[in-house]
Amino acid sequence: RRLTRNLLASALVVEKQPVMQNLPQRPLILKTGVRFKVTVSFMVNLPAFKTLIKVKPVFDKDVEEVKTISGFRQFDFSRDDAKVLDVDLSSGALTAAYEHMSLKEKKSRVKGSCESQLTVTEELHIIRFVTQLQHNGETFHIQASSLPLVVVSSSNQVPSAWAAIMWSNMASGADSENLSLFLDPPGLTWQQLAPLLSWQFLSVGQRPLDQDQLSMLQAKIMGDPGDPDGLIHWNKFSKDESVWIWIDGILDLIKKFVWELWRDGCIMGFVSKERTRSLLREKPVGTFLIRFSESILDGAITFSWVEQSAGGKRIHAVEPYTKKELSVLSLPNAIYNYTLTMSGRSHNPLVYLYPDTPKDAAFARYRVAEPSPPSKKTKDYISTKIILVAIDPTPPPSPPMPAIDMDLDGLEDLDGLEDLFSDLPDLSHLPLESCSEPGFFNQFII
Amino acid sequence: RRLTRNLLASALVVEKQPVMQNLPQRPLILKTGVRFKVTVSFMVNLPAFKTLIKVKPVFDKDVEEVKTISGFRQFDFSRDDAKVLDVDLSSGALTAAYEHMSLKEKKSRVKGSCESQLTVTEELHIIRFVTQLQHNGETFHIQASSLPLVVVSSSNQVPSAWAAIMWSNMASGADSENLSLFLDPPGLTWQQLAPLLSWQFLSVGQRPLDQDQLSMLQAKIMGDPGDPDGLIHWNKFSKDESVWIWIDGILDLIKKFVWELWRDGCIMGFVSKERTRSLLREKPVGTFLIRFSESILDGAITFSWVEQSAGGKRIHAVEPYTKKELSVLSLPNAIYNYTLTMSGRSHNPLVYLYPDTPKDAAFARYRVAEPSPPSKKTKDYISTKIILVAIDPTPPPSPPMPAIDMDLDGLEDLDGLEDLFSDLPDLSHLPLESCSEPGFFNQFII
DNA sequence: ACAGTTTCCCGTAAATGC
DNA sequence: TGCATTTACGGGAAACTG
Repeated sequence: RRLTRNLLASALVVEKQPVMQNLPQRPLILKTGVRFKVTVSFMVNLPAFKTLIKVKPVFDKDVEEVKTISGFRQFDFSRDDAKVLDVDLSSGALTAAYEHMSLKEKKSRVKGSCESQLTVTEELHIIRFVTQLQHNGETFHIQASSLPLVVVSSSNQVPSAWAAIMWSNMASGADSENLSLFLDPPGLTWQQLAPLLSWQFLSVGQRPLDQDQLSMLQAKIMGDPGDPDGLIHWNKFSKDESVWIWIDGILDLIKKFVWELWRDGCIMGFVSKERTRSLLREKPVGTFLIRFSESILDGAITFSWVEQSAGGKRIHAVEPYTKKELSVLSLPNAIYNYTLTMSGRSHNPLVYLYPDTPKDAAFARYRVAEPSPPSKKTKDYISTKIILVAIDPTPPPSPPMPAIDMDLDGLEDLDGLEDLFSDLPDLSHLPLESCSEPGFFNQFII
Repeated sequence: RRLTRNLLASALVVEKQPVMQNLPQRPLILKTGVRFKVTVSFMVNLPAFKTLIKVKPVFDKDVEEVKTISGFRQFDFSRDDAKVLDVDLSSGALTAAYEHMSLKEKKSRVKGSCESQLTVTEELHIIRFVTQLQHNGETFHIQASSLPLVVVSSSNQVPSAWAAIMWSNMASGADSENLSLFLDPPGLTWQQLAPLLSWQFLSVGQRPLDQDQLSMLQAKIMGDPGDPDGLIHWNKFSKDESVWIWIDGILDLIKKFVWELWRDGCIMGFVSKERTRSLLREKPVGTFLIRFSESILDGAITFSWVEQSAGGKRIHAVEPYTKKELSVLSLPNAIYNYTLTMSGRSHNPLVYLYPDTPKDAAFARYRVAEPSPPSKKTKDYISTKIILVAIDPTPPPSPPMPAIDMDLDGLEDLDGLEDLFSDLPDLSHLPLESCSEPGFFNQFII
């Protein structure tokens, strides 16, 4: 009897199955109006219950944050809500699959009352799945809960939401369910945060952060390394200096454009400009390293190299490549094709990847996957490649001259054509203002 | 009395006001689930009616195509439908503004019955606005109808829909309302079609097609100019050879990337390869012209030029620029920066725009608007520009060598890190398959 | 299997609310 | 007014459906 009770009490388990996208999406973040899936499993397989158990999802069940100080937004399920599924047998376990879950905000409560102090991505919510069943004359109320989750309405909120999820997981104990965590957000030590950050890069690019990269981030997030026991505050991480947003942009850049290079360790990435200088200064001319831009929030990547100049070695860096540029120009090819023109002579200044790997040893293997393959239909056309070249201060081949009015043919035809079309109200691709003239719609009388 | 009757009978006029987008959208095409606006005006301003007239929109009212052979899809208004607006006074005229019209397909009828022979973009529909009013003891039924319109569900159907709208407008008489037009689509003469095509370019690029361009299109659409009185068939225009889809891609390219050049006549555009050769062969070395790719359906643009070679003049052409490339590289800058390397010497082969305009006279004025401005933050970085260069058959500076396995630092940390995170079910950016493991959601028991 | 069609959803921009 | 948040919808791709 006691055993059965324990078994039943711990029987219901929730498993979230977010809809698989081929585009990236992150777990534990739900977007209003976007489908997600949840599977609930009943872990104790007692034949007597097989067709009797009904499980119902409830959003923010028994969550006092909704009504009290916090004033959280409220949501309802818009599809699988009222429809309580029967539990059915699948692979030996009793499971209920909610295939079409979707959230919609309840606009019911009067706005302005009980204003939330939190941003929407700091609101932690929870979904509980409840059921009850009779056994041996006793009624058992069983419920399973999700981990805290964040509800967003637009994908521009996802990075902030992800920061909150990370913080919440790190700051809470294993089973804690403090949905008001961000009313008084706890600080984290660097020892807590560092592995969390490293894990992101391992996930995205199959390679964690090394000690040098972590040190650079530590200095950036905590200020100079003087204060190793200090706490990192939520506001600093997520708001004031947008550190996380910057990191997230880089994660996205890695995932979309350079994950192979990251995986193989070709990208030093997190190196300060000062450190870049001091590292490269000791190296031969032509040595270069790849680092992430610290000023472009959306994620950008650049390379710095040692150049021989009149006054000795100098360190140069190329203007960072943004995601837009990377979408038409792979980084390996950018490195291979980069051309610097100085005093009339063009050359590629990138020879050794820091510390001393010959460029080909590091990058030759990636040159297959070219965004615009050099030979798609080389039949009649001269094939081309997109390259990024340093802007040359020397005057262009044909120096600028005052613009001359050309003798344009055909313009005088314009009037005649307009007459031709005077009886066609609007067939144009014009912006739509032009469609608001009367006569655009026909009239028809009975 | 008779006069009043006539006045009333012709009083109701419909005016469509599609929602203004800054992105292109075309009139007379409605997309399910996307808002559009319609204004209905009562042209006779009799004070007695001011507050009495109610107007109701009806989709496909009295359209027999819906139920008979054609088997058209059926739609309903999902927002301003049942809500009949009062007519109110605005700027002297009585108007009713339907601000939130939106279409939804009626899935009611059993699928498979009365299968349509037409594609969805060949179905012509109509919206009527109906009202009735009493005057002098008579009841007047008044209605106003839209022009035929096409309903699509996805923007990938818009080009086809636009072709149908054009065809319908050209083939139908002024007031004809033949919604089954495409059950037996009439052919068009080139004299009908040519001004229609020209008008598209006037609308998008403020410049119509000239006679040379039209001749090229005529040859392409009708086969060689031998058959001037033949008809162009709908299937040929819209399906078999995708002529319209090709033209539409070019219109889109002009609108987004080169409308100024088109407006000013710098783009010859529609010239066959053969004609390009014969035109350029008579011109000095360095003469070039700009034409649209005939093989890339989505719209692409290229230039051809006269080059001096061993055996005399030769005509070369660059691999066409697609919209993707134009989004990071303006055509004027592409022309200015194009670099051809032959036998070790680099030069820009583009000197005179056909027939004999010096490059600067034609293009210098456009060089201001650079997609990636050369000097955004030139502080510490070497500014760059994106250019397209001919692929040089001469060997690259550092010849390919077998890849060498690098000595990658830090990889051995991986195991330790994974242990660190063994109690974090999933905090990763990994694709979502990884989230379906049990334990992703917590369990919580009462 | 496949093509025509619709749905889904990200990312950007606009609209809205506060 | 500015900022936070939501809505709108183009565009590309998946899912549907016969």
